Amino acid sequence: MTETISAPKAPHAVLRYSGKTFQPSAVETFLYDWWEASGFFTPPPDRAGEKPFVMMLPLPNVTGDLHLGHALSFGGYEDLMARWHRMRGEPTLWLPGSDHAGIIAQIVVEQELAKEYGRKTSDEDTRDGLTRDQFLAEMWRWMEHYKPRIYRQLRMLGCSLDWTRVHFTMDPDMQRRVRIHFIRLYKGGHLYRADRIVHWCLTCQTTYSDIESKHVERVDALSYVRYPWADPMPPGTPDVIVATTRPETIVADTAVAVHPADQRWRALIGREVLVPVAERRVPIIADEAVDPAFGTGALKVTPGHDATDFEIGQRHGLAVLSVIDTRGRMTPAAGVLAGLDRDAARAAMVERLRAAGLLVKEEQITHAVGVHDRCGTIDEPLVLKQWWLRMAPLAAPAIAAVRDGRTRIVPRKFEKMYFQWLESIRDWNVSRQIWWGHSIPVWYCRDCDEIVVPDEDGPDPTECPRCRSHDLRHDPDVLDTWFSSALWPHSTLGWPERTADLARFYPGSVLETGYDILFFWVARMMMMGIHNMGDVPFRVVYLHGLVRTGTEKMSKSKGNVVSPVGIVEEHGADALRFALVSGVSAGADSQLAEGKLENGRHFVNKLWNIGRFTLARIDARPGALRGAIDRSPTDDPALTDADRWIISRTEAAVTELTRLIESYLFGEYATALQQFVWGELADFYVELAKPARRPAGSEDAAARTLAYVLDRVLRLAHPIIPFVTDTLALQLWERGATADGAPSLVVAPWPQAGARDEALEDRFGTVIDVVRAIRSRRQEAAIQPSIRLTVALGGDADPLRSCEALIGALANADIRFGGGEAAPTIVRGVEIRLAIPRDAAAERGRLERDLGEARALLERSRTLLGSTFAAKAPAPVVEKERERLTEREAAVATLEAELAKTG
RNA sequence: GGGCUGUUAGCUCAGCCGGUUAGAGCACUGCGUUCACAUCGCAGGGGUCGCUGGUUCGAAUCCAGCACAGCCCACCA
Repeated sequence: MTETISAPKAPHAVLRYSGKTFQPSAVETFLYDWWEASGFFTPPPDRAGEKPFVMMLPLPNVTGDLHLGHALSFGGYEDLMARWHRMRGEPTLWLPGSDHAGIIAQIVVEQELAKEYGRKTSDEDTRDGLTRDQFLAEMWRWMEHYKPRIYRQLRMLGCSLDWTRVHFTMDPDMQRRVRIHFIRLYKGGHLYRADRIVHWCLTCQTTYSDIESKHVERVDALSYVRYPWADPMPPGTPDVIVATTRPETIVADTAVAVHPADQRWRALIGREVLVPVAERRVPIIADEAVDPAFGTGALKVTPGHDATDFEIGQRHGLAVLSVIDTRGRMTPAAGVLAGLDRDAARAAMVERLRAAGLLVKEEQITHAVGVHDRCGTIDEPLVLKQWWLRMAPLAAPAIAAVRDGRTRIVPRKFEKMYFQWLESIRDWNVSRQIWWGHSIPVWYCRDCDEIVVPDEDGPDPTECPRCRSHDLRHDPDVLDTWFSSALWPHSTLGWPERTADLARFYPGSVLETGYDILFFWVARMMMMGIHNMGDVPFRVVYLHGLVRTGTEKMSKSKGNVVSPVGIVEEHGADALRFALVSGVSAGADSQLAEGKLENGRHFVNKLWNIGRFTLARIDARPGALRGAIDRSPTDDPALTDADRWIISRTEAAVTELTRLIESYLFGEYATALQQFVWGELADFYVELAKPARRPAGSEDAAARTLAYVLDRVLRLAHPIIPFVTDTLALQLWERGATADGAPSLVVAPWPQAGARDEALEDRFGTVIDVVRAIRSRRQEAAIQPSIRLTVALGGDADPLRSCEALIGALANADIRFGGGEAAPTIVRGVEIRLAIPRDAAAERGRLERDLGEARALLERSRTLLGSTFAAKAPAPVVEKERERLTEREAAVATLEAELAKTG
């Protein structure tokens, strides 16, 4: 991104903010508005040879505020990727939007209406006492209220979305695209209308799809009912006894099924029994679906009110009787039960069976019943005329695309789920009997029943093409929400028009979302994308785990949904983002514990203060920053070892953090970032950059090093901690130019690793260990940190000869080389002796302890090297162990000699 | 019924291809307010890596079995 970006002026609030504690609220809003207004989030104009990074926001439902799962997805992984790729110089499009959320939104609004006006009746023409138009007006009111709220919350999280391309699934142009999609599918023979068994929700008064059906355990009465033989049978013929939890559906039975291999029934297949109460003759049929181990091995077959039975019925050409209507009442076809409500009918039926002597017994069983995932109402399987999408032909290419790697699923374990689901996919019921959603572009002729579908981009039809009637009825149903969201990756880019955006940004790069909507959304986007565009919608699917509070999954119905808004206000978006992402492995569920959030806040604050310190050092040395501050100052002869060390460590961090993000190891990226920034930069280098701890005349070098390292660190941290990093970067760059001249971190280049000095890093590692040992000894001896010690270093201390000032500064000690009176502590072969008054007893105790440990380690090395290890292990591993052995031998020898002296 | 995942410090979790004395954050103990930060610093305590076998010179890591916990899919009346 070396080309000129017109550099818009950063807001003053950001440039001048300097509180001791980073107060996100003081700058976040300004910063975000400025980023957006400056066009940073909009991909720059097309350039030849570019490889854009494209991601679609997993459109949140407009049903209320965002929750923590959204925060993890949007403010965590997705913004992290978007910002990182943007910094890598890839034109980045992250497209925002929201979903009208069909039934879920309708349920929410209906509840709201009931709260406001009381529960009103619903029938064909009114819903909650409102006409269709009035009701839809209420829906739109809700949408217009919550949509901006959701968009504001996305901004609060710092999401670098291109707001110039925002879409809503019910926008007029999106409605048009969905309509065209439907018409094309219909004309291509993918859609059909048929009477088939569906999941019906008595509460929501609509059908729903297989994946919206969940199972819950329930205890119900299981009735054993005898079906008398229709004709006289030889003595010894067994009674036909079936077990059912739904006796009221007996009147709709059209067969009794047994397993074909069941010896008990084999000879009786084809004979007939009488359906109790209905007194209808039905045959005994054989079907594999029957479990011979259940009850007597005979199953009542009710194709009209049970999914399995419907399929059995299809296989055997059985009649379908419907005895329950969409309100749960028995229809006239139910005969004596007609007019009764479902539950009353069940009781009445049991009584009649008992009276007729056909009720053999009743018992309680625990079994799984299907419920509507959205409202928990028990499924009422009904046979209704619905629109269906043939899935198998669409699924095949979607399976192939993942198999041959055109789309990769990360982590891999989810591929199996994806295949398993698509390979056993069933046709999708796409019509819904609700009002809120995309209208189905189909009309029916009242005179000749013709199905009239308009031309692709044509007007609503007014005349039946077959009988010329003008009496057309528009299909009152709407489409399943997921029917429209399946188009998201291409419909938002202008499809079916061949727009520039579509050509440039399809297929997308990554689709990031929770594994819980792999089937609902991801698989369907794959199918529709391939079908409409001839290519996959994205190259990588990254699936994250669920955010739990406590051990439970967050869900509206449990009322344990946590809003990120309060957290952002309390801790800041940076802290929340960091807390959500850090230490979580790919695809694993996580918990957002309070402690983690605090760690995030503390870390952000630490970063802020490293920045403040750096800025203060720069301001204290006017003219220190010669040349670009984002260029390594290693050619400066005034650099100390400490300066060179942190620069080298920074280069190492660049390599490592880049690798982690590239590998989608975001949790480890966050953790590694914290380790470096806090554990190395803050805890060691910042201490060594303080004037009191530096050789005279090296303050400029410290300022330059700090500036360079801070610049790198801010870039490295920006993808996950955008606000505090840019606030600091803007202030830093005010004090010294960068080579790339970026106006903001948002569009600043991601760092390239410079040369490392590994020998120095190694030596510094020893320094750190020695310093820690000195501090530990000091603590043991109860010597105040403010008291300056004298420490003698012996043994393998030669490499440390140039580091005495460094060690002295960190340990508050004067360092000498050579032996000494006191007993040593040995670290990495270096003997450390504190010059303090001897306490023979204490020293002896410590020596014995150290010697014990040293001997154990030595023993371990000896055993290892004495075994076949030496012959079989790779040479470098063996070599390493030999070195360790030598070091341990020396340590034991030294400690033994010292112990003898104290003796 | 089929498939998948987890079991590591008091808590929440990292630990990719097997190789030092198994890590982090929080919590805990002791010490410390000299001007980046008390949303701080320093030093510490704490784990036979669920169990049992196997492969290997070497297993938290690979394999098998088992025990718990959880998830997904499925037509159990």
